[in-house]
Amino acid sequence: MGAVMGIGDDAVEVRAQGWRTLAALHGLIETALERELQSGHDLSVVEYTVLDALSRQDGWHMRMQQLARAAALSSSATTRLVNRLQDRGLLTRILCQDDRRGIYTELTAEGWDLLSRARPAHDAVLVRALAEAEAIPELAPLVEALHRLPAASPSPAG
Amino acid sequence: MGAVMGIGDDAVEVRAQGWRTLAALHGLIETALERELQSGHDLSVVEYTVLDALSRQDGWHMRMQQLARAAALSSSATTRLVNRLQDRGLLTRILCQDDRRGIYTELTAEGWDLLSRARPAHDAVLVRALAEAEAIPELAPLVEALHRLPAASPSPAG
DNA sequence: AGCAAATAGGTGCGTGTGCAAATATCTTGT
DNA sequence: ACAAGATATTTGCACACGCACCTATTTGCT
Repeated sequence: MGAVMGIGDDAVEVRAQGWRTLAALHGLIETALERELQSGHDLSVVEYTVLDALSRQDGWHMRMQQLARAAALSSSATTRLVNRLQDRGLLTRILCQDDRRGIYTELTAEGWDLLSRARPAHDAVLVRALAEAEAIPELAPLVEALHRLPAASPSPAG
Repeated sequence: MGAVMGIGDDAVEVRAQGWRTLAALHGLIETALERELQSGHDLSVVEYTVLDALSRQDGWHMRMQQLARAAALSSSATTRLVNRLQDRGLLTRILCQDDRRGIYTELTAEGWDLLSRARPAHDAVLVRALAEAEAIPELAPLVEALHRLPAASPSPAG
C-alpha cells in the first residue's frame, strides 16, 4: 500500500477502523448483557430490547414492523420473538382497527413487572461493561464519545 | 420520574441511551454489509471479519482464541467458521510447534484473492451506510464521533 | 517427578435467525 | 368498481450460534 492508493482511500480506512472499533465494543457489551439477562431473568438481549422499547413507546404499543426496526430484526424473527414473549404472558397482540393488516403489541402487567425487575441489572451490567471497555486502549475513545453523546430524542426506532 | 430518582440515575439513563444508539447504528451497518457481502461474495460479515483480521495480523496467522475474540464469537462458532472457510480453500490450519494445543490459521492465496475482491465492496457499503446513518438525527452524533476517532493501533482484537 | 487445575480446541444438541414464499389487506391508477 | 402493485404479518426451511461436555496438552504446586 501507500503509493498506489488514491486520495479518498485514507478516509475509507479510517471508517473501516471506526467500524471495527464499533463492532468490538458492541460485541463486548452485548455479550455481557446477554449473560446477565439470560441467567438472571431468562431474557435475551433482543427480548429485553423489545420489552424496553414497548415501555418507552408513546401509547405503549408498537406494530410488528416498528418492533422489527427497533430491534434490528427481520419480520420473521420479530414474529417468533413476539410469540415467545406472548407465550410467557409478557405482552399481548392487539389487532389494528384502522388497518386490518397491522397488529399492535402491548406489555402486560407481567411484562411491566419483569422489565422493572430486569432493568436495574441491565443498567448495572451496562455501566460495568462500559467501564471495562474504557480500560481497553482501542475502545476507550469510543466509550468516551458515547458518554458525550447529546441526550437524544425518545427512540432511534424510526 | 424525577423526584424519585437518585443522583446516579441520570448518568445511567444517558448510558442506556448511548447503548441503544450504538446498537441501532451497529445493526444498520451490519445488515447493509451482510446483504452486500452475502450476495456479492458468499461471505457473512463475521467470515469477512475473520479474513480481514488475518490479513492485518503480524505474521498473518492467528490462533483460534484470538480469532474468537476478534470476531466476538464463541470457541465452537469459531471452530465451525474456520471449518467453513477451510473447506472453501480460503485458509489453512497449521499446528503450533511450541504449544501443541494451539492451532494457527493462515490465509491461502485464494483467501487473499477473495478478500481483495470483497474489500472494495465492503468499504463502499460501509461508507454508504454511514452516510445513511448520518441522515438519521438520532444516529448522526455517533457517526460524527466515529469519524473523529483517533486512528488507533492495529487491532482491537486483544 | 507427579498430580490438580487451567487452557486450547472440537462435538452434540437445542434454538434463534434470515430468506423465500404464502396470505391478507390496503392503495393507486384507470 | 376493479385490476395491479405495495405493504403487514406469518410459515417452511436451512443454517449459524452458544452452552455443556469431552479430549489433549500445558502450567503450577508440592
